[in-house]
Amino acid sequence: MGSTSPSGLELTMAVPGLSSSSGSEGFGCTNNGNGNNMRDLDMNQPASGGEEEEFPMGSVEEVEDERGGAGAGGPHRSKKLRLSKEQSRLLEESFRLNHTLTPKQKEALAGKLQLRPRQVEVWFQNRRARTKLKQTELECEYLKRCFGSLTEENRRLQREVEELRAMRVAPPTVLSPHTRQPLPASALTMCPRCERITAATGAPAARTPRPAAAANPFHPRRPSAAF
DNA sequence: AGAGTCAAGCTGACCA
DNA sequence: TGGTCAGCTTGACTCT
Repeated sequence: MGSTSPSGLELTMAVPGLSSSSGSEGFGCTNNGNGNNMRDLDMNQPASGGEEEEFPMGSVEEVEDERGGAGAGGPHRSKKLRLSKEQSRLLEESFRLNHTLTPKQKEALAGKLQLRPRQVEVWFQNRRARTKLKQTELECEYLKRCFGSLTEENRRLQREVEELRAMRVAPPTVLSPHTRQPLPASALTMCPRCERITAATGAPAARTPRPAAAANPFHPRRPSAAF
């Protein structure tokens, strides 16, 4: 796409030599379309021909100054823009307020930071991407934990099912709710859905000390699941 | 040396 | 149709 030029703003702010003849994103210099353009001729380049740098914050010298002079790399000159601490701080601050910018806000911020609007725009795009990535990572962690606990619960329930199945092999001992005496097998019935055994009368059976406090003897009301 | 970070380029989708 | 966005990629630079 090539969002740059038509604003005219760039032309007024542009580094001499960039005066973007093409409207394309890369400030001139792209070689035909394969994306592998030798980029930049970028905004970081000190003005060719020794003119005054229009974007001092992005200049190599400034960057090196801020990092305590040439950093670890010795006297070689960086081609990459590094935003100053102050620029980053201001950008972060406005990002906190708004994750997107209106064109007006962008212009204003760019002016304030002595950057081109395009740079502000790119910064916000990248910042949103980073935020989203971080969020995705957090969600991933959360889902992993959920998976762990659900797996554990699944195992537990499987064990319980096995136990219940094992109990069913032997003739079940179900006590009459009235006499508390063992009921004959002929007096028992089983819920077809959950295979729970109960007295044929519909009265809650007392096979195990389960609380039998429900209208439906097969499916007593459960506490609602809370996740 | 290789991994990580980050500004910036490219592309396609979307919308007014 | 132009502007903006997300997603992906590149390349300079830093860190371990």
